[in-house]
Amino acid sequence: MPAPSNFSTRERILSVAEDLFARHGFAGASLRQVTAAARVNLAAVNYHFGSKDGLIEEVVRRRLDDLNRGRLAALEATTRREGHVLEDVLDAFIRPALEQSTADDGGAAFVRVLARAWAESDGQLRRFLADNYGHVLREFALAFQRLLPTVDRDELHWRLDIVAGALTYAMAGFGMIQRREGTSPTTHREHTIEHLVRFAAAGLREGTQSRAEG
Amino acid sequence: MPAPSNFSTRERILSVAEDLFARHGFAGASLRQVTAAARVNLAAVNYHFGSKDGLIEEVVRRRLDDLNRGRLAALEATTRREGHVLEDVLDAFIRPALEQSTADDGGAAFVRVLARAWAESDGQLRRFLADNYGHVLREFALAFQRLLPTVDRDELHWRLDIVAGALTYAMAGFGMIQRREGTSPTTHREHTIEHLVRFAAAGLREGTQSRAEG
DNA sequence: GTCTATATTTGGATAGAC
DNA sequence: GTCTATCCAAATATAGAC
Repeated sequence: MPAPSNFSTRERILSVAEDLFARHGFAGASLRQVTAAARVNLAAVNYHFGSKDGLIEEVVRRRLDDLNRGRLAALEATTRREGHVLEDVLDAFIRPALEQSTADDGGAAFVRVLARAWAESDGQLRRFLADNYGHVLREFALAFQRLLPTVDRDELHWRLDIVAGALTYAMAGFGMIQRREGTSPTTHREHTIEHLVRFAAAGLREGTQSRAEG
Repeated sequence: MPAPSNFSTRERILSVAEDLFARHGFAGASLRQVTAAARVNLAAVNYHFGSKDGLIEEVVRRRLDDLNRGRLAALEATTRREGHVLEDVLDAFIRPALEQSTADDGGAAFVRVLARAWAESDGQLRRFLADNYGHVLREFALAFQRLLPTVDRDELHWRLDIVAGALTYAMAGFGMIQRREGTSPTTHREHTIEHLVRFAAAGLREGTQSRAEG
């Protein structure tokens, strides 16, 4: 996704960096690779972002803000509806991410970047994520808790840990799962969403049907 | 896991590298960090492994061979039994990995290393994994196919892609999920296995119960 | 805001003594 | 097999002209 050359230097860098970070990791992609691919000067990164870490944070923040807003809005819309079920909440979590993945402004790599960032267990990126992502996860955790009242707190955290990791990984792989010929991107996306939702719902609900669900 | 100092240089390097690669990624951990932490000389890496890439491959290979053998043995034992079900096959996949994770020789980091390696989409490490891991995944795919005959091939690959990624990620996070006080490591591990198995089984079987399963 | 040029640090790899 | 010392390439970062 080499970013149209009529974009500003700043935007070109962000766009290319997103792609390279997704492919090679944060440590694995050098500023020289980034600036060469973006066809801007090496010094431009430091001018615009201060440092490599600054660039990384900005690459993440740029789309994460949007994603967070989309997810919280979808969650609120869902939980306001009487009789919403687990699948609706999961849809609110998954759909905004995959919609961003297929937007025409090239957000395809971002979900993979997010998965990479998620895997980084130390450093300031970890704190950054906790600060800017944690509140969204907590909101969803609450929604899940309300829908699965018979599952005790520890047990639920168990399952959420697994499901969050699993979904992150699965969504990161989304761009690479080839769609069948004759299937439109939109259909393909809906297909993916449906699978992930059902898959995660089954995992979260597992063992509780007889007690909680109809 | 700083490797007892009475181990050979070679073993110390492998052990420390495994830990650092798990924490910082392959590109993120330098040979200087590795050799410093292992308290061996910098030049020892090149002597024993030829290059950093050589070290990476050896870190992966060392335990992957064991893991592959364990999984295939468990799979064969399972499929030989009349009336085995999806959960049994999943157990054969998951249990050897988590047993390695809790072995006393410090294989805890390896599953995370494997997840890192799995995420690397290019380079020779990718080929290495395809060569040394692909046949195991294919065996399991066949076993799943036999147990889910009503799911067509494309659909099954869909689900396996998701499940394999999800399990890899979930198992990688295993070391970090804190166990409750008063729960033994063994109990904790059995608990985890049970959850992952049920979770994955639900995802794979989802939508097929009415047709295939009892 | 963008460029050239360069400073500075870090990392991978090797030579050669022991 | 291990060490010291060193080389060389690559990476981040900055200075200063335009």
